[in-house]
Amino acid sequence: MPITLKEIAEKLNISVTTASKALKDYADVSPKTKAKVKALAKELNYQPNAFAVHLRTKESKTIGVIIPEVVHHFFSNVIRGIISEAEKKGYLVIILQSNESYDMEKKQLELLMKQQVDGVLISLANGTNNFDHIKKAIQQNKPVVMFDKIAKVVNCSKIIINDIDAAYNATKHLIDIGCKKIAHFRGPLLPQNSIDRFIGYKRALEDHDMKYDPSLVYLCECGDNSFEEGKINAQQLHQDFNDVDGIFINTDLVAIGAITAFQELGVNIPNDIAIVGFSNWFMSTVITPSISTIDQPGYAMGQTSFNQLYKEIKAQKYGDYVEPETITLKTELLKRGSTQKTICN
Amino acid sequence: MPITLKEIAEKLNISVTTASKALKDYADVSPKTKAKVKALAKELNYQPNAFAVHLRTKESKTIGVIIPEVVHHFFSNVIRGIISEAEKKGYLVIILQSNESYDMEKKQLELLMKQQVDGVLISLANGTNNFDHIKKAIQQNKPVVMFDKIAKVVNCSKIIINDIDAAYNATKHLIDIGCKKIAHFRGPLLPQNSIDRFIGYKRALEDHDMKYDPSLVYLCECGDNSFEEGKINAQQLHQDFNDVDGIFINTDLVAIGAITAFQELGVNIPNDIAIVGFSNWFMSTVITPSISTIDQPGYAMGQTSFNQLYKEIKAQKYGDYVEPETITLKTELLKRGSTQKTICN
DNA sequence: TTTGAAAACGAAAACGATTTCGATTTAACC
DNA sequence: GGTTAAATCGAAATCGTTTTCGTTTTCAAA
Repeated sequence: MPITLKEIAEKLNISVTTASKALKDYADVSPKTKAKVKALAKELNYQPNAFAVHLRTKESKTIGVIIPEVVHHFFSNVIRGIISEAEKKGYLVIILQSNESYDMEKKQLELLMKQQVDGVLISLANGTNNFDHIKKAIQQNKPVVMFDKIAKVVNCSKIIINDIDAAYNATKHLIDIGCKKIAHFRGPLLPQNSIDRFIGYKRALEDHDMKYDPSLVYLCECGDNSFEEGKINAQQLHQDFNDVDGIFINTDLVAIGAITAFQELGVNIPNDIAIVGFSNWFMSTVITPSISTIDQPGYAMGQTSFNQLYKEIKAQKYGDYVEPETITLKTELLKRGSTQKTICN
Repeated sequence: MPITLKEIAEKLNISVTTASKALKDYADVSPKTKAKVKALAKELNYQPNAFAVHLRTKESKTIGVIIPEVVHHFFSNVIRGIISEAEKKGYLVIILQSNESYDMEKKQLELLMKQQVDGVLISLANGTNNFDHIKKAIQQNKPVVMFDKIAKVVNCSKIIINDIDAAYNATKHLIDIGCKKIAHFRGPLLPQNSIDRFIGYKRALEDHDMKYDPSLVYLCECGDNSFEEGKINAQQLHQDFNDVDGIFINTDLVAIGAITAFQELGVNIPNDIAIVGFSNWFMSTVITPSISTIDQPGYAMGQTSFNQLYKEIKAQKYGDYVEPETITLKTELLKRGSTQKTICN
């Protein structure tokens, strides 16, 4: 049904070769024939068969993205950033969701390799502690860029924020407003982000002569950063201590859960306990009190990730090697209601 | 670099033909050769060249999805539903975002056609009032399924909810709890959803002997269903009337904006004004008061949409025609804080 | 031993575009 | 007119797989 080069060539009594070259402005086609071919191509609305082009050129103008969770304010912003940049360069974006599962992530990466995308962007699942699947992809010369949830041991470009610094600033903010006993909801054990945010929290305490107390750090049993986790941890903390006056929480969603629980328990936020979250979800601006948080630039991260990947795709196409880069994006502390105490202490 | 059939064939001193057939369990290959080929293929980790397969089979095992906005609770749920079903059938999903713009939507559909995806799922942009691009795709025998934001005049399968009924129920709920003067924030003029929700609102009023008053319907100038829109409309309504005691609002996000504005104005929700939203965003459960709303099954809509598209892709592959279907998914009214009045009137 | 059918294999033509390289035509100059 | 260089063109190989259809081999029945 669709028009092929062959048909165009036949109608004009020229060879397929010439038709092809005419459309691509080769020097060895006369202006006259070029004009004729182009005119007819336009008239018939000729579209080169993508599959044939891919087979010859060995590229598909498509990249794959693997993320833990699509329905997620931060990640959907990243996706938007990726798509917007990719579109500018004529690339399409395949999205896969690992559901924070290592097995799925592995399977999906293999699927992308099989479908021969030109490159892969990946943000690791919480469950991933083996990186052979990624190393294997890199070994097969497939450009791979990791973003946000990365593995330090894998030798590829990485687009991240400085979680340690950001957590440090968040915690310092609590100290600055006068909190004396600061807890931390740190989320799951594994991903580097959790670890780094924990480190930043601890370092801020130590730098300000507040001793670090492991019993003030609440883990997440469920494995995900959920609203429920915030509620449960808040209730637990309420039982354990009555003198905690500040919490640095891993994620805004968890913070919202915590605030909800505290409100039910009659704890006033921020006067009894001040809270700083992380990520700047939209929700944090509209809840009462609004949540002080770290703005995590998802959209920019998506853009930067694609552009880095694009650079590497181009490089490897022309056979040059580019040294993997680690790009750190800026975050910002947003001071809002959950840390604006109205009574002096 | 990657292994090809030819290499396998050479190593085993058989023809490419036999190797290919062995891997696909053709009857005219002896069990012995089959075993040998399969073993070697596994050993060398042979992956068929996807581009070559696509060229031969004329299918790419890839579908395209065009949605107005990725960062959106409902749509990201739809995406998740699509991806999860697609994966089961071995399909990859390309996501494109129209930003509610007709021009982008058109360009993107053309891009997908050029890249020869096997089918397209699309939810229309608010700005789209010309459907030739979609009709053209259908004419070229590309399976297309529309979901949520559809155009009635296009002859293809559609996966929707019954916006009229849902809006009717939402409005009726306000009537049931005793509201006497019910306003409506209807969002942008154009998309069918807005129209239908408005119709449901109006019908509910008329069925319950409450006269419909156009001045109680607030449009959206900005063109999108935003938090800001909710605030502005709420402020305007507060100026215009002091006896409105219920509002049916097009979208939860707008409802949240409205609630925020009302709280700043000292209007009590739900006692002064009861509010019903639409879509059941996660946010609606955690805000105070929690918002009564219509649960819109995004995940199921994604699944259903893909499965319908899959059916049509299969059908057209084998040359049969399937009559376009319109599937209506169930919605549910969720009664929450924003309609639970604590004082009698 | 011949015959015939069934089993096993492979040559070759697709799929549609790209690109190399050789062939032909045209134009230009002496 | 003859020679040469430049301008145009096209045959054919290639990308890797699939599939048709004809060929060879095998083996049991006659």
